Amino acid sequence: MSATSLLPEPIEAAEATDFDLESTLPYLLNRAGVRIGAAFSEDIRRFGLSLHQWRVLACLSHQAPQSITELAAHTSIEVSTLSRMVSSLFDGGLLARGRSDDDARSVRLHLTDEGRELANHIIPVASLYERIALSGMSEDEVVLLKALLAKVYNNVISLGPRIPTRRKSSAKTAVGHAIAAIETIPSA
Amino acid sequence: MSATSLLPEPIEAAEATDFDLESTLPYLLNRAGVRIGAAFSEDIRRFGLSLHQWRVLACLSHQAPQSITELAAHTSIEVSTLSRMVSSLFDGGLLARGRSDDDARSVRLHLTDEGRELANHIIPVASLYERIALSGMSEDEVVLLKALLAKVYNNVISLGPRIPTRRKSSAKTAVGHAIAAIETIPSA
DNA sequence: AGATAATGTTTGAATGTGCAAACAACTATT
DNA sequence: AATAGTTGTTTGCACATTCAAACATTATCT
Repeated sequence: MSATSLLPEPIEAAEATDFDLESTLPYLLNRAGVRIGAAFSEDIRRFGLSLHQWRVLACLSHQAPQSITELAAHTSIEVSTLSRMVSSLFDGGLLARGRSDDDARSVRLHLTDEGRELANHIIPVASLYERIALSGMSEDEVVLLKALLAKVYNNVISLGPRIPTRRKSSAKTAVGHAIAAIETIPSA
Repeated sequence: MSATSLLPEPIEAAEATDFDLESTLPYLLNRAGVRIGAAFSEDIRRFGLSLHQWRVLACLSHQAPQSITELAAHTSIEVSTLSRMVSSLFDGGLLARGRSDDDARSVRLHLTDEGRELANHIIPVASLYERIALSGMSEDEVVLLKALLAKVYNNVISLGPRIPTRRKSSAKTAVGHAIAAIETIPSA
């Protein structure tokens, strides 16, 4: 404990000590996301839905039918998680599933009337939280913020083969990915 | 699929059908955050650390000593999660804990030499991912993005008493919070 | 001081999540 | 058409996370 302020130690700790987690992009992102998610999630618990379940409903409300894989791409939720969640939503009568005609593996998911009605009830709540989160910003700032978030996503999407596909023979590590990616960066 | 362009159905589905999850702020936030986190997390697995564990180390590296409650406030991780994580990090010899002199409940946490060294090893990696995520943006855009993320956080922080405190007698629901919050919003 | 409430932390139990393997159905190659 | 490889989905399992309750200590109120 004495190392904090008592000892001199100007050596060896060159750039490391002044690293501030809280001014870091991943952390700022996570913090805001967690916070919004927690508040909204707590709110819609009265509808009996979790945040992920809501996203599935919202996604199907916007476009249907969709397969589990498509839902995974649109919601950034793992397919295995989605598989179980779809089952529970199906049991709750919120969505229906059938197999595709031309591909017997693929599941075609769409909302039931009940599911659509529930989604329509929650959509205004989601909009409310969106307005709260963005309050005090100009229209331009909102547009820019969303565009920059999309850019961040695109900058990172090539790194880990995380959500979308299953890794086959790619023995390449994430470090390798990162190094490969950094080489194509214009700035520094 | 027919509902999108073929059928008229101008009735009853007034504003609901055109809700696009993927242009929503919470989703954009979550998507980018999850993606960065997954890539970075996969990278630092070689150090034997999870994302949350890294955040604790980084946070203690920046400021020490801290209590579990303080760490929760700074990292947006639940105290119960932190409690167990601190134990495992302690077992791994990365941090030390002692009780405060003036408050025997509070735990004073700080990094060991080993923990600090490990943090100093990972900091460059974190910086690398930060650069990757922000690549292609101007300095002004980066500053603005971070500022807007901070603003979003501040806009939402008053909503749910989620992370920081335990709810005592506040029977007020999150909806109540939201309604109270929306009333103070200048726009809309 | 004694009782009551509040705060910091830990722990039990239920649930959620991610990874890997298993399965099922399809595609391509021969 | 048989075989091998791919893709969509499900499931087993280990681990992480959450909520609530328990505990220990401190603050407050009378």
